[in-house]
Amino acid sequence: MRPTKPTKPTTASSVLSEAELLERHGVLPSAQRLAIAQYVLRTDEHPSADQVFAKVKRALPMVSRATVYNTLNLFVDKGLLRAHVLAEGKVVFDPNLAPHHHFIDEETGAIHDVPWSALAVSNVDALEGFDVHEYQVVLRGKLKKARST
Amino acid sequence: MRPTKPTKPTTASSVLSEAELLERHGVLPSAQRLAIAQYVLRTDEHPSADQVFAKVKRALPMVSRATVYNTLNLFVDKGLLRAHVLAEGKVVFDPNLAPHHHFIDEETGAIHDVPWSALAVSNVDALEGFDVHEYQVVLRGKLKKARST
DNA sequence: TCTCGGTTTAGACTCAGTCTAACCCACGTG
DNA sequence: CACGTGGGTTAGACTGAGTCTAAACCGAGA
Ligand SMILES: [Mn+2]
Ligand SMILES: [Mn+2]
Ligand SMILES: [Zn+2]
Ligand SMILES: [Zn+2]
Repeated sequence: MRPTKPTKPTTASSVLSEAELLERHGVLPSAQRLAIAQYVLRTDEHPSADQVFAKVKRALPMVSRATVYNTLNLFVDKGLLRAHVLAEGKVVFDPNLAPHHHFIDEETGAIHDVPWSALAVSNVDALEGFDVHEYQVVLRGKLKKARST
Repeated sequence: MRPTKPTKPTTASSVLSEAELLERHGVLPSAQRLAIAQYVLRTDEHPSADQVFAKVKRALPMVSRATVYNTLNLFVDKGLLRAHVLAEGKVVFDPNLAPHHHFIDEETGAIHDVPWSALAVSNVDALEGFDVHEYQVVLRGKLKKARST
């Protein structure tokens, strides 16, 4: 492995190429990893592993299910992705590394990001007996239909 | 199956015997359902289905795994229990029907209730585009050890 | 006693996720 | 060049939570 430049705080939403992003996080690039990165590090769909698999197969038909799982878990370990469990039997992957909340559409199951600044949770630090490392608000409901104009 | 008296109500919703609770929710009582109810409607452990199965087998060794799953799902459908998905591959059951938050001990996986009144989330109603039916704060961290007098 | 509907049961089945062991392939070495 | 080495990739076996099926069970009437 060649020497890497001093690492900057790399959030996945920057404008780096996937190859650079991977290298900055100590992940050796490969055709499969780049194809997976290209989708999963830029999506806002909160896809499951099998959704990633389906999407990536279009660009790289020979990719295997095992590689998709291996790569997603590797990205999580290396801090490129976060995994969330918000519904039964479905781990979803999220390239948005900044703290934020999640809204789950009860009709479709779709997951939407809610900006950290859109809500405020008070009194977390004062909770008796709990040393809180991280938290988020998980909201469920329907999307408001009122849309245009 | 002998008639029970409401002798030791330990949780909020349980001034009633299990049989009465079940009937009030339109669930026909049976030995299996009563044994399951006796544990799962009074615990604060947030057990998984297989934890319930293990516990109930002690009181009723012939009970089957299918019955435990059937009964837990029935209780959820009838509003006696809530199911939560807070970690991978583990649906947990919660007899605490009042709104509350959850703290997850990252070291043990144990789930602790956080009273609704202990936290306040502001601005939920003003969220653009989302019609929120319910929400909770999910917190993760370590239990504080300091327990001095 | 017989019938009937709901309940329980063992075991088959599904599906997400993990594991294994073979295979591939770029690279470095003699 | 051959060769070895060390990832990375792959198909398929495997695991474990949860569901489904079809038969057995059971209790309240007729
Ligand atoms: Mn994982
Ligand atoms: Mn369920
Ligand atoms: Zn997100
Ligand atoms: Zn709870």
